[in-house]
Amino acid sequence: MTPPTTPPSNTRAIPCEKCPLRSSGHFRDFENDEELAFVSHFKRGELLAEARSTLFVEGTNSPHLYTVISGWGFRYKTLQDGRRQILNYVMPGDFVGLQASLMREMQHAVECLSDMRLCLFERSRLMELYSRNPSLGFDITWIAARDERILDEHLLSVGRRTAVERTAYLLAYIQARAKAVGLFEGDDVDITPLTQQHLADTLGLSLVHTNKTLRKLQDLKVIAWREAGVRVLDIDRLCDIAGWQGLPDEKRPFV
Amino acid sequence: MTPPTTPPSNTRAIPCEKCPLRSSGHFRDFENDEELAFVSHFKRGELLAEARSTLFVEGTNSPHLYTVISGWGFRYKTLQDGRRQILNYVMPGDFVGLQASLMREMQHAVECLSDMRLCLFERSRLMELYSRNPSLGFDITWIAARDERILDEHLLSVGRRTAVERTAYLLAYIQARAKAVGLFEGDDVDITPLTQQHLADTLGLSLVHTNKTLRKLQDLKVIAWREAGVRVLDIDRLCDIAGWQGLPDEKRPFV
DNA sequence: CGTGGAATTGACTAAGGTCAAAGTTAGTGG
DNA sequence: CCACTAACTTTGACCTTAGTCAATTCCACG
Repeated sequence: MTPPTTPPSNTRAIPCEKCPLRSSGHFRDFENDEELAFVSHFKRGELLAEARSTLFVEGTNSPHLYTVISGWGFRYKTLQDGRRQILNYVMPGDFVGLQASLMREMQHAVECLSDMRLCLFERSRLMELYSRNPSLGFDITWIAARDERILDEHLLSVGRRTAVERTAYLLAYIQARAKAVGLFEGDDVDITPLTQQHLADTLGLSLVHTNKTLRKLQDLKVIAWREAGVRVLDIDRLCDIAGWQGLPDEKRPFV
Repeated sequence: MTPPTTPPSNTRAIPCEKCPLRSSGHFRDFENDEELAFVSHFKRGELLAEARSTLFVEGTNSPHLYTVISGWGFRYKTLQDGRRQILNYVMPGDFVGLQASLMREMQHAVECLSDMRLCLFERSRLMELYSRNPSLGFDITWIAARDERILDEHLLSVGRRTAVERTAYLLAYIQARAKAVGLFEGDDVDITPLTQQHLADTLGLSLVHTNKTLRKLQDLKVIAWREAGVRVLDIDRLCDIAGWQGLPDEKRPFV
């Protein structure tokens, strides 16, 4: 529950023209200069949050909306007695805080895994974005629909896949998403900040059982659990075990 | 897998002015005549689908988008070997087929529980809606964000709640949603077309265990399983068992 | 070294799944 | 009105998966 901190900063906000998401090649760039100009005008600053800090607290509201520029984190919900369910991971290009913007308040929390850089917008101006640049509004809907599709798959996983299938799916999923935005260097997932407890809370399994399930996958030689994270040795096999097709690889928009 | 059928019809499409969703009092009506006019222009017809028919098949695409006018159904995904996970229920005011409109194809199927009447739009004109009437576009995003929030809660449920809590949540959820749109007459859920198999596939439990769990809830006198569905005897207690706050009761938009 | 947060493991328990059989109910056709 | 089905619901017996508890081991770090 460490509050988000804005580091002392020798850091300066990145102008949208130079937004790393544009040049990464993983996203569909703005359609035209007008869109770029509009987003520039919409952007109000940046948030630099440290690993382990909490970006949003469940049940609160926030006047801000963010697009993740770099780093990653996760969204989760908890039951009164502390049981926690991780809902999804947020990675570069993801929109954070849309729910809080549209509904009264956020029904989930968001926590950073690594240091994160986020592009900050004011939610009060969201409607303006829709009016002045409808195609950006359309893109936001697109992003929301994509998040929903991912949740569908998670729900299928937690509801119907066995522990091994589910774990295989989760690792494949994280690997695929991270790779799609170039989150980690190299080919293997540098899952570093993620503990087995995180995986367990995502999978809906206990910590102990998660550990034993990971071992099974290691014995099958499809992953290797390392000092600094998991190495995915055989993504195809992993998808195969999970019965998962992987992510569609289309360029996606961001705002 | 019965294909959707369009009954012979003594039925005529309802003009938007007389849309029952407007007069039901459960939704926020159009802001002004312009919106109404635009939606009218956007509407391309109606689909009357019979109970048990499949509206969308997993993995296919469709040129149409729908708003549910009456009746209800459910969205689901399946694994290769047939294991099925029901993701959510669609009820009046819900948008169906947005994913297929934005992504290449629908990753889930939709099946009717009761006869349904749906308002039909063409997905090729969706962008036009955003451009010509941004606030309707905004509403669609709102609806998508709401769906996502519901999925978050389901995921928490399936991942972390016990069988009894989960079942209590599900029944409370269906009751609350149905009530919020006046789906059933009277106070108790006329869950008629829904079998325990449906509940099981939603809960991520086996049929047998679902049955035993329902019995526990009956023994607690919070529900009663009847010929024609479940009667929710004590919604507060149900929410309490589930540790669920219920749905926010704000008027919601529809398109 | 000493500490604290992960990761591991083994032993035991419990929640939930599988199987099989029987009871209900609504619908069909005679 | 009555047998006959088919689809659901219920139950009991037994099995498997996953959870709980309690140590232990590993490391990174001060």
